[in-house]
Amino acid sequence: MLDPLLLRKDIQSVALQLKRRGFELDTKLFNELESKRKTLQSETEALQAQRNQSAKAIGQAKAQGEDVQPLLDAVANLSDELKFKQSGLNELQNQLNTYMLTLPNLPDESVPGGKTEDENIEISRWGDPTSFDFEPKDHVDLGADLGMVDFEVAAKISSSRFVVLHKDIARLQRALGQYMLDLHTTEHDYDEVYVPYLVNAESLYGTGQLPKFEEDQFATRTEPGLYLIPTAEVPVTNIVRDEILGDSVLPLKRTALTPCFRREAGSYGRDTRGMIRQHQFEKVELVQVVRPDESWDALEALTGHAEQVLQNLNLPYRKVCLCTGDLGFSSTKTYDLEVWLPGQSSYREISSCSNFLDFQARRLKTRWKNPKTGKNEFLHTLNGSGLALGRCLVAVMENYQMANGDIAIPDALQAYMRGQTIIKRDA
RNA sequence: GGAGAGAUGGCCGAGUUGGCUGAAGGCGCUCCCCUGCUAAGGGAGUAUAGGGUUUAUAGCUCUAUCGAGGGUUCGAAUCCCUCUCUCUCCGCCA
Repeated sequence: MLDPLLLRKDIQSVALQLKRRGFELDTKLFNELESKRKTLQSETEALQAQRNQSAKAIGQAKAQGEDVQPLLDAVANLSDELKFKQSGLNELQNQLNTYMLTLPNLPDESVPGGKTEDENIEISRWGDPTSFDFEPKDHVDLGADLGMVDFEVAAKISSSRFVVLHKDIARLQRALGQYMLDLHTTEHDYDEVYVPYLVNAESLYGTGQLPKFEEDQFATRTEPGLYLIPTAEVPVTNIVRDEILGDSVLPLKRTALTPCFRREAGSYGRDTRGMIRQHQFEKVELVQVVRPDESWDALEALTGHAEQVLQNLNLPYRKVCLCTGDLGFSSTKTYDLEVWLPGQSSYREISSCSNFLDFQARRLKTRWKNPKTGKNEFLHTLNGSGLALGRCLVAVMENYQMANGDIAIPDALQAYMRGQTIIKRDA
């Protein structure tokens, strides 16, 4: 959520910044609601003050045994009037609040302008696209040939955009997850957490998936409704919802391996082949909750932690800075890491690392007691994938494939595969 | 799933014949004083959010908040209703 004070004070500048990411702020609507709110709130509170005063007077008069009837008559219709104003005010505030919740974060000045992902800026490349002395296959064919990746049976037991993995490929995915968690907890100083995979609506409001992206979520039908998490970001970040943190626990760095569930409602024609875009996938998530003046450094560091995984697996990738039009709803700046996929001859997103500044913290009411000011202030939150396991599995299969269709196991993972070095067809 | 108990400020804990109770008391914390160390003692302060005023801060002022939401009433931490969560016992289960 944006700072309401900022909207009241300098709505034009907010509108200008939002326009950069293609969002039209209805300044007229906001100003109208806001000025109505102002007068209505003042009137309501004046009436409340009046009510409080007379109630007090009645109490005192009664204590002294005086006749209170005249006083009662004087406030006879006050309560009705108050009720009327109050319900009007409540409605208006709900309206205003709902509107505020639909406003995306302001893009940082350093974020390049642009409309689509084509205008994202490449920051750096690591490694060269893997070269083969044969025609490389994509992971779908590789998986089918190995007999370990089955989309048809997944469609039977669930629907499209699911997969069943067998034997060494299933195990390789598990190895990837274990490896990443161990790397982040031992080398990058994250604390591992295990979290619920079903969350309530409040949590989704907190991190920004609701109210705008309801159609992207899987929801249960029970009452109250719970949602399948679209990313571990939701439960991990919401741990600090409604909390005031002490300075000594900061920065908070947490990592979790969870499945992620996405309806992919708006992407019907896209990535229908293979494991790139699934309704269910595993992901190791990195979350940081930091002091406000540390978040920019933290973004660079966190992105580096995700990059380290790719480097250790020797997977070629590039780092891009998302342009304003491609930026996620809650983010002020995002780096994507795109891994090289020989099967598609292209770089594909495998990690997305974002700084949210206080946008989420304001929704979450996550604050700290700033020792310098002695006041409660909003913290900054960040997160990034470190990494998406499904896509990482794809990347390993395609980059490590051999001419005969076997797949070499990256050195870093062999310890997690009991020393196995190759995945063979008849495993 | 059944039966019962409970939810008050950073923590503990008063307060249910409704009326200066935003809320006693204690602990903790901050500042000051005293004490040559340690221990102890004395004093003061110590919730959050929002509105108005202000260039802004401070200040001043108003409002809200005793799990959440509604109701009764001139007036609710106290009475009524609904919900959520926690605890105990039983059942069931991994």
